[in-house]
Amino acid sequence: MLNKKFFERPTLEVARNLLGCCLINGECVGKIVETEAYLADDPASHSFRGKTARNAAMFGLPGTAYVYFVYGNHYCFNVVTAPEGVGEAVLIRALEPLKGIGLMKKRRRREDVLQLCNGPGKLVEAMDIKMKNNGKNLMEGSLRLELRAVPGRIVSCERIGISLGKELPHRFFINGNKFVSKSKTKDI
DNA sequence: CCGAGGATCATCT
DNA sequence: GATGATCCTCGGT
Repeated sequence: MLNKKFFERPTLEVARNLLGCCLINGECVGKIVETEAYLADDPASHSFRGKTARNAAMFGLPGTAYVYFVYGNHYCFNVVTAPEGVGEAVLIRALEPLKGIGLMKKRRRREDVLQLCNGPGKLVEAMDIKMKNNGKNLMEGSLRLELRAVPGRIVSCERIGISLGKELPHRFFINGNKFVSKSKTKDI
């Protein structure tokens, strides 16, 4: 179980430290292998233009979930990081499935284990994360985070799928991990 | 392997 | 009316 101290550091550092942590929901468990940081002064961040009904959870206590709906089809899952009111979060972009893989396959309607959680919308579907999880504390409860294992070598690069702030190297992943999204990513 | 295009809707201009 | 922190299918190479 993660504690408050885990989040008492800069968001970019938390984004790195979340790699190797486990996300748990019911019988399903996945190891975080890819993250992206979104800072308060970052034009790509939902919090950039201030608090609204949609992004309110992002301004909540560190360690809470920020879930939002995008592209008419998908949800994305973030972990709030900065102190309350600041508006920073880490987008969870990929998991390595560890437990409950059969259930993940059913929810995703796919058999290929590599395709279950290798993208932000995919892992939300596989882990059955819903809007009702928005604003909930991830240090306790049914959807929660567990402390990191040794994650291997971490590398960073530009973020994916955004138009603003592209140049910022705020994407982090475990080098060589097969479950990272955009698997063509070269080993560095 | 890669790129283009469609699905689909809440939010903002 | 346009856009978006995405995913999937299809067609070309």
